[in-house]
Amino acid sequence: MENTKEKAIIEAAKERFAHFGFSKVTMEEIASDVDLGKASLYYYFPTKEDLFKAVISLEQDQLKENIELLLQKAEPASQKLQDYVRLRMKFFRDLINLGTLSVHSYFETKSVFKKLFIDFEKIELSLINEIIGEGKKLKEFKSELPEDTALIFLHILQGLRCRVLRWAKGQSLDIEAHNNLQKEMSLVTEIFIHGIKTK
Amino acid sequence: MENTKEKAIIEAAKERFAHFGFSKVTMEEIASDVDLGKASLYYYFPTKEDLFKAVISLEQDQLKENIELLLQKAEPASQKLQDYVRLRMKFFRDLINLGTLSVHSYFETKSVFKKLFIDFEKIELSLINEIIGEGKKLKEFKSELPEDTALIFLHILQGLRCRVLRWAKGQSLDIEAHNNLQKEMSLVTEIFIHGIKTK
DNA sequence: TTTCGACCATTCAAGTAAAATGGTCGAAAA
DNA sequence: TTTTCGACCATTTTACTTGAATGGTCGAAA
Repeated sequence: MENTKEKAIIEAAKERFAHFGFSKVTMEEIASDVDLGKASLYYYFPTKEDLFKAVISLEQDQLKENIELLLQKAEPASQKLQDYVRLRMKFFRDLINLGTLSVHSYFETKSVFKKLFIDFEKIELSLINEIIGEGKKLKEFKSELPEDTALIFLHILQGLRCRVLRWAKGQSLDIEAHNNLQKEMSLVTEIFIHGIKTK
Repeated sequence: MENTKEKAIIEAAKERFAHFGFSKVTMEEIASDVDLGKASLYYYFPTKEDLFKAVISLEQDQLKENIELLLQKAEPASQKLQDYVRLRMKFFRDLINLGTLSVHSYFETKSVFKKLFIDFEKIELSLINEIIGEGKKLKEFKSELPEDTALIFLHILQGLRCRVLRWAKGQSLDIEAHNNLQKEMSLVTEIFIHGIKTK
């Protein structure tokens, strides 16, 4: 059962990457974490980048699963949007682990990994679209500019995080900043749904 | 009239900084632009950082003036918000000049200049508050969470820009990206005002 | 009041050599 | 066959050095 070992490697790699970032972790360190020789890692993962991608992909898959679970619940679409935002926050908190992932490693993301995030953006987009689409079908949301709304919403979420991270650059994102961001995203979602105009 | 010379220095510095960023410009270059010796610059500005601050401050003051002009127009508050977003975009386009300000210099912003942006954030905040406050007084906007709404709106704008800039890091922000950002901000403002919920 | 040449201390850039690291390969172990 | 690893290579990173560039000062002069 080789799957087990891969998982172990990914798990070890995840811990290391989360603490020190991509470039500060050596394959030898990860290997010794799972009691293997460095060369053996290359039996499972052709390159260091592929290992990193596997770490991220696993997390992303878990988020996707959780969201799909959420989609099946019997809630108003507006509530689902809020839940989605909360799940997404949790995703980053997991990825960034206990807030110890140096923000640097978030910005370290090179063009190699850009594709990974862009691909996942499409998945997120379709998930949000599903929520909003459902809201429209049930007459809960209006249907102006249907194709842009989901994109905008995602970009707002990405932007808010990016903005906070920018000022925290170099350090890690502490619990307080995280909670503030959570509150802010929640409120934004609220306004996004209801607007500020009367009537 | 020493004011004239200061303006000339600031203008020259602005051009240089806009093209090459803070650290890539020398005081000697700026000095020669205005036919002065390097030492003479230090008669007007105690440090290079102070000169840079003066450049930014001037731009910020101009934006503030323009917005205050906007506030006096007889328009619905929602229109004023849209106009505000447009002015703010223009501000960055001016600051970033013809799109030639390397994005790097935006992120280069060290803690020294952080205060400058934070101070201006307060000014922007009060301006947005004024718009939203007016909207409330005229029953155009609802008045839930009054004190947070303006802050959220500003953070959304900052976030959207930050997000775009992140992926453009290293290069400059081209006209197309700028136009897309403009459209996006405009649409966000629209949704911010009206929401997506029916009724 | 304003300008500047000469000067200093620090920072930055280019270069270099050694150590570290990603990655390969063939042999051996399981 | 599948999995592991020691030995090895090519490239990158690091630590360090050195000379030039740069921010900033000061006293004199215009």
